[in-house]
Amino acid sequence: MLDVKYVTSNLEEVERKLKRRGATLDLEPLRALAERRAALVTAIQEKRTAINAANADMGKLAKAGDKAGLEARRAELREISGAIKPAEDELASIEAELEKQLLFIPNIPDDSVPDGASSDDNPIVRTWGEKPVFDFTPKSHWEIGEALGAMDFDRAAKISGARFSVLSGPLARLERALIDFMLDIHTRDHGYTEVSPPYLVTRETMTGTGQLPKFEEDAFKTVNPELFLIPTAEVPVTNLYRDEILEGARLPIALTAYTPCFRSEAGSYGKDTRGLIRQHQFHKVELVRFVHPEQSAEEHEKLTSHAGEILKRLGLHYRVAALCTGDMGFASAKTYDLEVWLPGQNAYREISSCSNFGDFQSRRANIRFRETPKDKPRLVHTLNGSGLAVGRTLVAILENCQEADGSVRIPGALQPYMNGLSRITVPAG
RNA sequence: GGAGAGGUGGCCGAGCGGUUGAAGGCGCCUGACUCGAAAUCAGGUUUACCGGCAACGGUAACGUGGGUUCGAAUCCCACCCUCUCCGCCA
Repeated sequence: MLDVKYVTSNLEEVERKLKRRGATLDLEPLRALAERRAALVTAIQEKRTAINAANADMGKLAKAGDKAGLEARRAELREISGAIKPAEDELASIEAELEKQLLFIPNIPDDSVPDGASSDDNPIVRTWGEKPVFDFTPKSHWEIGEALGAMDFDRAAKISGARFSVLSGPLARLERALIDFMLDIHTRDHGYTEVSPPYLVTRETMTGTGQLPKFEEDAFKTVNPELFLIPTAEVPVTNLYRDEILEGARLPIALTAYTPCFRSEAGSYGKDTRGLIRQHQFHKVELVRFVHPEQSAEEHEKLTSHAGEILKRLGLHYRVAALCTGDMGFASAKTYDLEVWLPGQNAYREISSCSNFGDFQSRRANIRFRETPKDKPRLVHTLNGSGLAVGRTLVAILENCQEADGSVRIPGALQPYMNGLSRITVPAG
């Protein structure tokens, strides 16, 4: 959520910056609402001051036992008091409207974000490693997985419908190994504290990080009670400190969490229908940082490097794209995508998205900090990134480490997590 | 699911219609005392918004939302949450 004060006093600037995202917004109604609200607040405050003073007198009369005096003023006060009600009602409805409008406005892109309309316009800022060379035509991960007898889409469809999968045997084990591996690196080498949060959250929580109210159709939810299945651990983990004032000395706070993620993928019909790339349920290790506002840019770089480190240790070639204004998510001020090379698809695919949200989420979720105990509370900056999407990492290993005979090499860094296993082989027969 | 208790400031805990933003205690900050510290004493210690350069003044907030009233932390209604006991259960 943007700051009303900032928006209303910098209308043109905000409109211009939002336009870079392709969002053409007329913020004039917002300004009018804010103005009306200010007038109402002042008027109500003045009335209240008068009422309060009168009531203090009434208190004295009551104490003195002056029944007649009390009666005499009661009628008069009833009128003054009653007159305030319509103004308060109007104020309440204006504030509700203001809030509603603000919740639908996306974040302002950071000045360093390149202009562009779609993912085709994202500049590549760096690459790591090289594409592996094959002396055969590399297969897709679903071909490899099914040949290994360890990836089953038909039975997944039987029990849950489209966009689900069942891993078994060595691939189920590989998935679990990846989760452990990632969490170990982030906690041991990158200084994150591991968190195991709820996977079902309230509407308020989903609003705090920006998934709601605008993107309700993307989420799965339960009925009675209404709870949302988290689309990413970002949601519960960022909301951990909602409505809190943190001690400045505690920043930056770095948390990592493994969770399943649930997405309806509404609007992506026909996209990535085969394989593990786009599922209703997938697993992810997430990185979340709460940082000092003046440090969020460098913190963003750091976070991105933490995600990249996983790919490096697995020996997977990837590149980093700076998302252009037209490709960024609703709440983000700046985003880097890590794109891993998938030989089976002959393409780079997003495996991590690392974003700096500035104070957009912290304003919604009211997450603040105090530099020193004497300072005024300020909004923290929040950041998060996948570190990494587990399913897609498994895909990357299958496709990059495949051999002509259908077996798959296990990257050395992962072998300790696989009980020393160095290769997954096609079962005989 | 059944029965009960309760939600007040950073924490504990009073208040149960009238200068109560809220006693008291703890914690924390500042000052005095001290070589220093402890102890002791004095003062201070919520957040948001409005006005003001500031000092400061004003308004709101005692789980949330309504209601009663001239006036509500205190009364009424609904909802949410927490705790205890019973049942069930990974």
